[in-house]
Amino acid sequence: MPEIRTRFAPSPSGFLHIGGARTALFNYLLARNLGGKFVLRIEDTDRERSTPESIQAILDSMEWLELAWDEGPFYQSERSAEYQPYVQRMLDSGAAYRCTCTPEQVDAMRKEAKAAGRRPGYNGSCRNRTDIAATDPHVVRFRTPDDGQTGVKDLIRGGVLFENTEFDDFVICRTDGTPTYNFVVVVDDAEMRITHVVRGEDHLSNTPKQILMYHALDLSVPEFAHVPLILGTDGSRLSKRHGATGVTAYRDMGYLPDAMNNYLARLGWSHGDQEIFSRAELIEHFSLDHVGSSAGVFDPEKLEWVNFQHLKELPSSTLASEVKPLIEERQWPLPGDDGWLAKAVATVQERAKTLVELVNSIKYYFVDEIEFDPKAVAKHLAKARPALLTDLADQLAGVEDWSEPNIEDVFQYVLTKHELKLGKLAQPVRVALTGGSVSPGIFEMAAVLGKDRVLARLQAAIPLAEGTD
RNA sequence: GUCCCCGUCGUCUAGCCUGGCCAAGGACACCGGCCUUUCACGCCGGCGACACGGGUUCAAAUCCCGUCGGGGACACCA
Repeated sequence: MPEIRTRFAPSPSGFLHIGGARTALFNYLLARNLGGKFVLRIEDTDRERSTPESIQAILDSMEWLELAWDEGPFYQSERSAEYQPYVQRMLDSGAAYRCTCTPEQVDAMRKEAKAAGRRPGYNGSCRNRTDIAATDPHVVRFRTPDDGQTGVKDLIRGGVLFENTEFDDFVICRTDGTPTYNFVVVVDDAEMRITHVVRGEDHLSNTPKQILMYHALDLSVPEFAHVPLILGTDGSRLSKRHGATGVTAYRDMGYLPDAMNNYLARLGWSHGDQEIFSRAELIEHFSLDHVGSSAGVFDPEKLEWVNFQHLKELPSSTLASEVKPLIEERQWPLPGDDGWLAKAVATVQERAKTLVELVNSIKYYFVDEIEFDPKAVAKHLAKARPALLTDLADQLAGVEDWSEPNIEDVFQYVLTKHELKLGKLAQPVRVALTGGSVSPGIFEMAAVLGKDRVLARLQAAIPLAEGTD
């Protein structure tokens, strides 16, 4: 059995969107699962639309998702010399012919066909001409069969039959000499010895044309698998108006690459009831057999949940290193070493769905100028008796070993002394230490904050306490 | 318009190929409860689907036909 080879072949006319990322992922997973190779090829034959920025965006996205390719990236724009011999071969064998019809003329044919209720297309007027010289301005068209059918064997949806009369003689080489997509993709996939072409369903109707060319060129036809498209919430194809569709936008929003891969894989593919997969599990279990054939709706809420599942399984030291750049970005001081940071992030590890959300929720660990939430102050701090907080601060000051259990002991002591329930003390203290009424557990938070800062914040808050009962 | 693909809870899906184990399972979201120092987490429970109509069969989500609905393709774009 020959080596399994898959490929991802995006056209660089924008960022890598969700759908493209999933196609890349499926190709990557299939290759890894089968022990094959994954090739990256940039389809930039359209010079007008292809931009260096797009290429970079695609590369960045793939790197972020850690979809490592084994070969490439190959650029079609650099391979034009490769294609000419194939065009010549088809010209020589009569599989293709020269055509001098102008785009305007072809356009008219299309309108005419449409008006007559036929599929719009070229009418073949240059098919049998022999008077066109290679030097005349012309395109090269592929001569499609006048009858018969072409079947596509698709690994996801089975056999699909197309009537050859459905196809007009399409252009494989433009007037300027550059080859077009449907032709180039055949040559490239053949030359790169791709065994499995996994791509979006929007390519399904191109496939029979390509198969016809494989035959005309006497090349072996690869396996095809057309994965269903990803839709927006309203059921139409995912686009900008559905919100963020570029993969890197999710990186910037604080999603983990493995979470993104997990979510994307599960959108259209399944392995029983399992929802959460590590990269290794994805590779181990992925197979085209379990890729569904119906389109799926992209659900940001589920993505969020998947991200949360991955986030909470991260070792706190790893989480800390993910979070560190975000802290620097915000120019917050780091009052401790990496070990301290790990402890700090551990307190909110199960309280945030994204890295960004997580970082933004713990500004008080870094910045000593507390931003008080007026409502929280009014509701909790202002109602506390100054004596209570003073008492707590005094007791806390005497703690030698600043640890969670010791802090808790002090709280218990003060609570008993004042005959109060924890809530009556914890909430005012929470506001004093963080400025708000929401935070991790009061003891663990205080432990992370450190004795000096806790005492300082308590002292600073006492004037705000105006309770009398 | 023509051709192609698709159709299980709001969403992602299991089941469909190889009919009976399905009075259709899991997950997200939503609702309620428990836990509780806040917020979360967690746990328990609830809501909720085989698009429709025929047919085949002792038996159909599963097989066949039709209808309807959604999507895609018909470029000197990819």
